Amino acid sequence: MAKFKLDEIDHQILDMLIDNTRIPFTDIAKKLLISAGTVHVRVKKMEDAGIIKGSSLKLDYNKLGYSFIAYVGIFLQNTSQTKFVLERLNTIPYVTVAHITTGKFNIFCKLRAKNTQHAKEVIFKIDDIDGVYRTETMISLEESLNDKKRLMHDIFNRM
Amino acid sequence: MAKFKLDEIDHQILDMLIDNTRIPFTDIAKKLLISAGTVHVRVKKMEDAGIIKGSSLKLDYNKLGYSFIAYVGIFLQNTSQTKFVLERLNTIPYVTVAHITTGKFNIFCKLRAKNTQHAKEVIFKIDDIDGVYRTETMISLEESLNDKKRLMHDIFNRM
DNA sequence: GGTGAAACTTCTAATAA
DNA sequence: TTATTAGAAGTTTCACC
Repeated sequence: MAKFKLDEIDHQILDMLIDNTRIPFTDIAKKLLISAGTVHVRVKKMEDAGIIKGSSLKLDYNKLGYSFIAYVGIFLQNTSQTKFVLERLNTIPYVTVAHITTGKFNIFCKLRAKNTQHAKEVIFKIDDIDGVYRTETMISLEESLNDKKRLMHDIFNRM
Repeated sequence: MAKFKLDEIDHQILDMLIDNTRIPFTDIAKKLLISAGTVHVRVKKMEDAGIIKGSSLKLDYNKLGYSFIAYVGIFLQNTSQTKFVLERLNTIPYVTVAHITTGKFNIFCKLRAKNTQHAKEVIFKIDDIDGVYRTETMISLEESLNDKKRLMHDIFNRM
């Protein structure tokens, strides 16, 4: 796989699409003083290179009734069970991310649940997975997301 | 703010847009046997209700040279410093999410860095924030994201 | 590489049901 | 609320720089 090098135009295109994936290519073209065809070709190239993996909606989970966030650290009986436990975690829809980690825990995951009662059920479900020795839960009282653009600007050396 | 109730059509529209925000409304319309105008009106309603907060790209951060992920638990000298420290964390682009948590740590955040050397610098920067007493780092050896659709299907009682 | 224009597709808002 | 429709707008391709 040849290393794909993004230039300033690519960066600016990404920058606009990160904010709004449905922004018309013609708008991007106007702002960057290039043609819509060029925007199209460059986006396609970044997709083909796998840099753009896709697009998704930002949803308000609170409004959808899922306002409970927690992190759960998992201790395994044996690290050989890691893969199996990860697979089982991925079948629980309320587990949004799972990591194999160094340090205290063997596995570390993030939960999104309806409320404390619901979270309890999910944590019990995790405790019940074969190979899970015990878990430790941290409840999020407030989540603050950093703007993706900050990281992108850093990546592009534009901070 | 009146409670906004989504019906099955709304769910299916979200379902398709979660996978690809640029899917033409005419395609959605065809699949759901409704008109493109209806899709348009419903999406607009969900945007107005704040359920759809926006859209963004899924990027391959590994390909962009940021393949290091870690979680950092922060102990504060005093909880009154929480807000200040959170604000400072949000100025570090490599801190992608921060939470105020119950349990062991006062604040808990996620890092995305270039490599271990770079992560070290970021962690030192966190340690240097006024009010931070000490930190504890967990390095992610492997991240596994659960499909957003799983949670949505659960929200819509379709599992 | 990029452009500009043509052909095609999609969006959107007004109207009608 | 939803469907239809038609003009406006956007996308994509391609011959040519």
